[in-house]
Amino acid sequence: MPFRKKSAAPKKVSVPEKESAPVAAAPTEEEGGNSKNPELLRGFRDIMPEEQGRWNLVRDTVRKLAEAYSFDRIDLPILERADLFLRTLGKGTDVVEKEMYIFTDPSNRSVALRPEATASAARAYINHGMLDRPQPVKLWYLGPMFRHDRPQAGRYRQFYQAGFESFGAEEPIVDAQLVVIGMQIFKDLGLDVKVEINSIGTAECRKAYLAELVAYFRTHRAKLSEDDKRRLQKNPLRILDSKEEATRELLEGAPQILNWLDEKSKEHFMKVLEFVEEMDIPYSLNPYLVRGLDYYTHTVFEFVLAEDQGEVAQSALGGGGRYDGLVEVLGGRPTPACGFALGLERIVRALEAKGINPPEHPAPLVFFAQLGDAARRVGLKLYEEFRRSGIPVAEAFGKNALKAQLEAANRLNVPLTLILGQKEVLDGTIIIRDMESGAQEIVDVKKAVALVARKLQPVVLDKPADL
RNA sequence: GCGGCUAUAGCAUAAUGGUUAGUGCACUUGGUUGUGGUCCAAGCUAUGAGGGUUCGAUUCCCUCUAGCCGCCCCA
Repeated sequence: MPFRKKSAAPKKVSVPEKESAPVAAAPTEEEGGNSKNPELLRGFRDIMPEEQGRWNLVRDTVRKLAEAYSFDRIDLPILERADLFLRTLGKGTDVVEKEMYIFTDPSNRSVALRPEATASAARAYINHGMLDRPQPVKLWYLGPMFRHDRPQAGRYRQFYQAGFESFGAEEPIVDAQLVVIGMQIFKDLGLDVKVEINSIGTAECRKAYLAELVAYFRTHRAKLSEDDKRRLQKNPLRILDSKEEATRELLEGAPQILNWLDEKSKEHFMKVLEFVEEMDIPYSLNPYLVRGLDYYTHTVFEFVLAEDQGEVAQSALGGGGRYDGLVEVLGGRPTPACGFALGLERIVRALEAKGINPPEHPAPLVFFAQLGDAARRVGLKLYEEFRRSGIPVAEAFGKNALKAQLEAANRLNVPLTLILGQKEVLDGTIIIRDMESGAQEIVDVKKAVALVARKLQPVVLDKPADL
């Protein structure tokens, strides 16, 4: 840091990030064209230290509950063969059609940044012969996903999902418990969330239903918007969650998917609802709820912010459902499965809106101020002693003036500051300053840790509650 | 991918077709020698990028980029 801003800040202005583009790389307009500052890619962002408190809360809550429900963590690669997603998500879906980061890698393979992780989880289930483990195999993951979508609040091109997947069980109770887990996460986070739930049956009964649905809307074609006409063509199920007034009205007379479920599907769904009901989970049966990916079957559900719902963009914080056909599509043995994923930035955003912002790390209780080389040498060691004793100490080794260090201590709001200067080093002492009163006492440096620990006792005692 | 709105420093903002683009917060340094919270002073940092109109543009126009909102879609 000896050079500091003088030299650093204004200089770099002139230097973009390309120093050595060996290839001819047209020196003209870099597609962004901003030569002044390095610019973030659209839809990508830095999660800053100030936000990490919330992120930690979310990550920790997810991890704790995953463990409590005995899900096992799996880390899946971010890059997969493109074909994995093309085959599973559905040809007609936007995710596949226009949102995938898909490219050819140096070995000339078509690869894609994962737009979601369920397909990868299913792939891993097959690859590692997990069907030979006690079923169901319960996996959870947390990591970044990528979709080349138009960015908006709560929607990014790189976004984080935490997901829970259960392979190998078809019992309705499994679906229900997944809903319970999701809701528990929100509960622990202090968010008021409700679940919307529906069943879209098997591929077969859905097919019959869709024929009927399309036929119905064909007769009312004139009243449909362009968007809805397109939906009718491309992905008729989607018309169910159309926001068009006219369409909504038509929907009231439209065939309902629930009436088209075969007996088994119906029974399954009823059981799921019973279990959910039993758990006192705020849910609503939404016969128009459908999901965007093709692999879903039977139960589908979505976690929606309950407070001022509808008003907030991106109030769906997560969603999931059953995907009994997925493993088979990928070449595995027919395996029932069910899972859900949570959108982490949306959850973080909801926490922010509620003013929930836990500290990123425990607040330091002591500040160590040093003057002179000898003090620094002793101080570095002393710092370790404190750390080992479990007392969080802060320092400003980057500053020399005592004044600046006390300012830093003050900012951190520590109750005690240790001051070690030339004189103290010679005497084998150290100053303990009470920041509130300004009172100082000179003590034997060897007893510093024990003394500080004692002084801190009352402070520490009324802390643990909120840590 | 479509439509709308926006773009001044780290953040929040003011102003203007014409000398040094103002303020607040933050940050750095100082108000004598090793003592914080208040106060004072100084310093640092900005018109997103490129082009056009103009004698002159941060201001007007265009394009790009980015953000936000709505749609599409989704987490």
